[in-house]
Amino acid sequence: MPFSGAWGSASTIARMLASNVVSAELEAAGKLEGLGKKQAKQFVNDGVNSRAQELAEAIADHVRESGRFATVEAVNGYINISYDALSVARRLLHEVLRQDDTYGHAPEATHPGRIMIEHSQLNTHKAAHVGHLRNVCLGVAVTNIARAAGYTIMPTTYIGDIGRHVIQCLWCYREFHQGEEPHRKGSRGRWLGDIYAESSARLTFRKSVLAFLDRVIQENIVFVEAIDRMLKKLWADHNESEDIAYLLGCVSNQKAIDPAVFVDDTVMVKFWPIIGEQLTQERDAPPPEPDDTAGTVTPEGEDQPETMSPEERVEEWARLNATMADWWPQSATWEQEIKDTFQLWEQKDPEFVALWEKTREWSMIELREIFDEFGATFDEWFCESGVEDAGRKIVRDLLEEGIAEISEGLPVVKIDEKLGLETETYRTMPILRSDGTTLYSTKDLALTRMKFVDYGVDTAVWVVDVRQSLYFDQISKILEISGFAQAANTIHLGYEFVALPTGTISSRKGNAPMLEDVRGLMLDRAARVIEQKNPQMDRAAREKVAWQVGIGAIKYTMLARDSNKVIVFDPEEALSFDGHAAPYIQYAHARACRILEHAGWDTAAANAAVETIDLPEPAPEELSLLQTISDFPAVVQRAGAEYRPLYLTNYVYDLSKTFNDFYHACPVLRSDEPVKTARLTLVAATRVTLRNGLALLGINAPEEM
RNA sequence: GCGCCUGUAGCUCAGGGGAUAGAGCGUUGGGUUGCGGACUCAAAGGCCGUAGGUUCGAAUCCUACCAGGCGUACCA
Repeated sequence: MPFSGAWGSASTIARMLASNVVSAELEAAGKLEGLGKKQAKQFVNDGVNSRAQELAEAIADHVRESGRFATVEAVNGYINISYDALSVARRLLHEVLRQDDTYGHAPEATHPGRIMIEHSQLNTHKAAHVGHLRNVCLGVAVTNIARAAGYTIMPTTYIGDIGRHVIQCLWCYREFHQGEEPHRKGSRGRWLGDIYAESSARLTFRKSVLAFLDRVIQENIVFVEAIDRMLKKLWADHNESEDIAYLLGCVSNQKAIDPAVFVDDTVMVKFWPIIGEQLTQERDAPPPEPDDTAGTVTPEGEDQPETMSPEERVEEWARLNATMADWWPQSATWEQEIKDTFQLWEQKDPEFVALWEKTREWSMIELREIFDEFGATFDEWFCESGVEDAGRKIVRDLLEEGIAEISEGLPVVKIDEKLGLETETYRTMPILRSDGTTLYSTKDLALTRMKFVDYGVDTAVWVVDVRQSLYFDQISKILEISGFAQAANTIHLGYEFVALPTGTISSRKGNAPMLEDVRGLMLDRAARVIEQKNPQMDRAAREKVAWQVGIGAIKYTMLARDSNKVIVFDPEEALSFDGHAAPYIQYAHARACRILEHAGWDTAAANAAVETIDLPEPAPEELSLLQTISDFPAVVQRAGAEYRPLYLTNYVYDLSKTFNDFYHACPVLRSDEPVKTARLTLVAATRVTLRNGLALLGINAPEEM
């Protein structure tokens, strides 16, 4: 246990002893007899403080006599032992500088077993968003750290190259963009992402229209009355009066509209301009507030559901209006078309498979770019398309073994039943769709079995959104039931989602900040700041540093929060270059580099000097910096064992702060020998430790910025 | 219903059973012709969700409750 003001550690032994001694004495003296447990404790407690101090003093005297420590003091019942700073400092600095890039790393295979970490499960045919970014950052950091801590790590990824999103994208491509090429800007992978987004917009179009109408009808009485009148206009030139009557009924009774009831489906297209007219009118000439406040008192402080402003209503109406005439009539059959497209894949239609292969590669190029940029490397790339067949086989096996059964027309495993659990715990997992197409679970069962059988993995880690925790428990239990002991060693490293300040992320709704956008935003901002702070830096260096700082800031933001906490990704805050963030740490590193540069020191010079350093009277700031540097390997061990990069983000921040304290209090270049050399080696060791710490987080340490 | 997660300064969060619970942001007021001010010092600000329990000692471990979020058979 550390204590402030000196380099050493504190022992709580005197306190523990004191409580034993005091209670034994009191008992012997018979003072505890007849007292309640509570009172007895109170008695003991009263005696402990003073007694601990007495004991601490006695022990301290004894330890002091051994002469092995610089100082031994008894304070508040704790024994504070501080080391002989000079000899320990020499040893530490020597080790740090000698080990250089590997300081803090444990020897390979320090811990037994082979651990496979699967992360960064990106999708082809679809744009990645900030949630994926958290995954990549976490996966990379956990891999680096666990490896440095001496575990045998196999990083892998699992690409979603088939599944509903791919089918949707390709359906949209074939129907509406066949033969097109991307516009000037952007890669083909990104363009496919746009097509996927379009397919989602198309498929949810009816729902969006109805939800919007429903909302406006519920929220706005004036609107309802006006529409009621205006519908009569429509009556005149529409020949299906039943539809008009139906719409009229829905609106005036504030009921949801069901398009299945329409005789003529295009009535919605005709109805839409009328709505727009009314909404525009309301926006431009707001009706007076209804004077019924006496009747409906809104309780203060209670959260009202957010109502849309007139501007927002017109905006949303216009967004839907842009495609209304084109999409509404067609959209009724699109769901069926998706199902048909699914069948093309299932039947391995050659033309369709060829298209899939071609477009898949477009996306893969982009994925490799993302992985390169964020420092993700993999021993193996798994793909969903590669485990579908193995998935069907495992389903057959499970059925044969009686582990799975057909229920409600599809194969499922009733896990609780198989485990003999009375209370519902793992529930029932479907493992294949009733139409024979594969589910995510089909493929994950097969893949996880492959990890055990073909890769000899002892521990399988999934870095996946925390909402899938029941799902992974189910996968794990099913494999355990079918005889895989390793299934007990599967770890779901879940993390919470990344949200915008205004609401939840959902790529389907198109309001998610895309990985690409966040990246661009951060790089621009970093470039601007560097230009402002360091205008004399040459262009090439500036671009490189802007990249290091921008990406570093993203990574630090993603890692400096516990996995089970939601990150509210406020671009403004993430872009802040002050305080508890990557640039502060990178800056400390750059300053350390600059000091060494001024002194003309390189690694060799530091190594040569460390043998003979002398620190006659170490300052508290020096001691605390030494102590922090010496903590590094233990931090790596803890972060590795628990898969928690957070310990390291905290550590590098702490080290930077300690270093800032040090150089603020202790001049390096301006001090006299031998202090100057001693301090320079301290700076050199700080630089090494900071660089190594950042490297484990996947963050670059620029030498100037 | 059941299960998982969260609750600490105005806000965002650290906190490995131990000393007076710490940072950043924000607020207020200071510092340096300096090894680059992307720095630094200080002040103000806390029934650590509530109530019990374990312990010499609990923000930390256990139980119950309250509040919020998420999950809960053919989404991924």
